Amino acid sequence: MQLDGRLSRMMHLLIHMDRANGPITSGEAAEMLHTNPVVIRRTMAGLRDVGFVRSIKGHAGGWTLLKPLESISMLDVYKAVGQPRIFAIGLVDPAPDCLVEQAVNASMTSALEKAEALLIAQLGEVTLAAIAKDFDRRFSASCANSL
Amino acid sequence: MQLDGRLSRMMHLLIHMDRANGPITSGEAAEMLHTNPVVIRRTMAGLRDVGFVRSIKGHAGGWTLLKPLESISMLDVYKAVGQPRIFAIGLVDPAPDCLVEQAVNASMTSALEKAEALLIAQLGEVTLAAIAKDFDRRFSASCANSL
DNA sequence: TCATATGTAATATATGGAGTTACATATATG
DNA sequence: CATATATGTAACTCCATATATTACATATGA
Repeated sequence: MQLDGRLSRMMHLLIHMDRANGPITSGEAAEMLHTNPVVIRRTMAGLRDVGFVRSIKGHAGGWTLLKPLESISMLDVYKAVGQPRIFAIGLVDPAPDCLVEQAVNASMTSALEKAEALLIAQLGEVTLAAIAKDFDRRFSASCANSL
Repeated sequence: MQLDGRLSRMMHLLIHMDRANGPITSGEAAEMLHTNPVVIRRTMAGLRDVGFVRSIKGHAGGWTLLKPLESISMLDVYKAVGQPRIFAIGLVDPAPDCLVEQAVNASMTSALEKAEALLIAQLGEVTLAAIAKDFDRRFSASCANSL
């Protein structure tokens, strides 16, 4: 399986949009994320559906952020992009006849569910505003370094 | 991505091997796991390398469990099958130039690492013996049901 | 009207586990 | 020693899915 980067990608883009004045086109966004305009539109569709962004067609169109970064958590973005599958490992058969396999599944599921719950909790605790603030720190630091 | 079932599969098989008297061939194991003998050999190679099982070629050959289930944790099996990638989601670029993406990566990595640490801890706490014991409970229960 | 955007379908690409075939090698058994 | 039976492994194919790309329909401001 290839890695699913939709959550990372959209967080990245939303912070850029917050920094921009005026709409950002799919083409501009694609350059920022080193990808393709269609990938942007496809993935942003989920964010538009939940009201985080708006898209406008035609001249002077593009994408606009509708909500403050303070109000958007990593978890919100995760949900908006369709709650991609979290784990690359898992059960071979979710409902096996073999009782041994059922016992194995129970242990695996228990471990995975606990890890998933912690991840979801972590995602819920961090807002995009906090990440943007971290960016500001990194930006200041990089300026200081270049003196 | 397709799901990686090597950990589940090998736990399943090791418990069956503990219940068997005498070696189990790759063909018999493949039937138990509803898969292919080559998949068995390929995946069991890692368990053999760390000394959990032994393989004997030729007549009356097959696979034998060398260690008690009490001494093998889920984590041991996870490591033996090559520590497969845990997450299906992740960073687009682990070392981006963009400072915004760096900040996003830092937050994603932090969340994923905490979840991974919990999962590893969970896997380390459960032995195959505990899972076998759970199987025994399920087996008793299924017998009781069929009365 | 036309240049510029998004919306979306269709297709190609890349990745990696799993499935399968083929064959080399090792080993009891007669 | 010949043979049936195992493992060991290389070399495929298959499959799922995110991503990349092309193509074209649709909408909109100048």
